[in-house]
Amino acid sequence: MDQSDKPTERESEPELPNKSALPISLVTIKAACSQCSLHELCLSEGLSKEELHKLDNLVGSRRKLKRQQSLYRVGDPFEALYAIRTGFFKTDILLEDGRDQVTGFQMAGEILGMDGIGTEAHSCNAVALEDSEVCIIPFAQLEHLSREIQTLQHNFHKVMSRELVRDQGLMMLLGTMRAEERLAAFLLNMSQRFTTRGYSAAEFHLRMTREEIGSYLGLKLETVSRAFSRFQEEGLITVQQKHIRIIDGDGLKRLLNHQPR
Amino acid sequence: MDQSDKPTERESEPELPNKSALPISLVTIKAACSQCSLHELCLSEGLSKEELHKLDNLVGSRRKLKRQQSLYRVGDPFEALYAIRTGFFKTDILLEDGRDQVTGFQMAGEILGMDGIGTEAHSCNAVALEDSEVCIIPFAQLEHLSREIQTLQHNFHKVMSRELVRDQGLMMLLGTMRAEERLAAFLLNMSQRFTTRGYSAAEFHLRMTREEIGSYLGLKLETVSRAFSRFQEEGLITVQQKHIRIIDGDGLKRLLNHQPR
DNA sequence: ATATCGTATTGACATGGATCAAAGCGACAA
DNA sequence: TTGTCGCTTTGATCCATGTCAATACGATAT
Repeated sequence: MDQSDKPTERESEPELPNKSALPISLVTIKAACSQCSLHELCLSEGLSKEELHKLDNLVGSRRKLKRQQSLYRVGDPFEALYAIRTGFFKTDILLEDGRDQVTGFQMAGEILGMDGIGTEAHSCNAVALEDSEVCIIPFAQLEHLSREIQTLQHNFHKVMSRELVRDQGLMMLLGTMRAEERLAAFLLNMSQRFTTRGYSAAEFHLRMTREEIGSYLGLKLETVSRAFSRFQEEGLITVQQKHIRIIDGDGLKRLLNHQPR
Repeated sequence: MDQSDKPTERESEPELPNKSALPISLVTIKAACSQCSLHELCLSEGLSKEELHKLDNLVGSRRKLKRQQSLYRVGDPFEALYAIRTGFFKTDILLEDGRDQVTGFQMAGEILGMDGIGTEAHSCNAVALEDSEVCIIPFAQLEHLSREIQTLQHNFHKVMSRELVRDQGLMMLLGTMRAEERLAAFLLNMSQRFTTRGYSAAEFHLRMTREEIGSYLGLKLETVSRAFSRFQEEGLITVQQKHIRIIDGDGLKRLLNHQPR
């Protein structure tokens, strides 16, 4: 019954429910950036207390989303970035002819919305795959503050750059890998990101459907399903619906490098 | 013919080093950013004369590259961005197992190197596909100046964001399109970019091989070649080696949207 | 001219993944 | 309990593209 997609162990969780009951606003402010901004986010990394406080002020408001709700859609005017506090998102693009593609899955500590900066409008849809909460970062204010705080400026540039590199990796995957390699890469990537967030590397709950995985990997859902089955037969993983347990991570890694030709 | 693996050589521009000296400087300054920065580059768009001057100082030095020379390689320490003045580049990634993928083609007015910001080291190779020249933009100085000049800051953010959106489009292509659609999209994209630079939309010279096109599009070179031939049979284009003439651009566009389910 | 080398085209065949179709499973509501 | 619905698994085929191989082309050097 209880899935092990709960954090295994962590000193202080950003979304501890009892936190809202605490009377002191300082706590919530602190929670806003010091805690919530996980390793990967890094907008707040290296900031002094005072600078952090300024960032907290900027990131004042939040927004909760139910599963399947859109954070923004293609064409929406761009105003803010969104730092995911809790939850899980996908971004996707929809073509006129009905084809669509999932371009990414985002989890706590990652930033959404950077696609909108260039044209002042969002170029993809961002949808919550489970009930989620984001911090709203008004972009004009972020630019303003990062003119003042060099570290913040650089952190932001790093975040964008890493996104570019991530995309390059995905192109590589889509351009050169076969179905099983793609899925292995996907699982290892998920595992790694869950680990970073303090969850188990070996056992996790996928929030997305086979179809969404397939869309992301440039495969059909049947192909994804078959690859899962084969991995299971080969003793690499255990699959029960959306619950994945990685048995032989090295085996998965071997799949990646060791392909014909 | 010198081969590709030579250490890259720097050539200093005679004109630029001390622009403080003469009235010539005004001309060279103009050449440095007002002219060179074509529509798409936009780092200099909307800057005042004075701001432009500051940017010109920053973008002092240049570098010439011969065909097949590397501008930077995977792992090179990241120090600067490069604005392409003239020429044509590709970026690619090489995996240990020998697979590689072209992740982009860049032409005059576009910026290279942003992949390195996040990790302080470049994550791909940038290679000149013809003799080329780039402006070197030391990144620390760019950050410094963009803390001072809001417009510059915003322009830079836009450039990065557009790169993200471009990558999304490429993912879409790699994930959902069939061979002929990919090639049609590629040709239309090239045509559009040549047009932006004042070249003919209908007739151009490809700088890359079929294999490089294939790598970029996630196809084998034979498939690219066959698709070219079919386009020619259908009267959409004329192909003579690397010389392409687009006869029926609308026909190509139709290929994009009108695919079976 | 002829030889050579990288590149491109074309053909014949193989195959990985798509497609079509049918069950199976789990969650939830009545 | 039973039924429904969305999602997943599995099987049987098909086909677009990869693979292998032969040839052609264009540029350059001799």
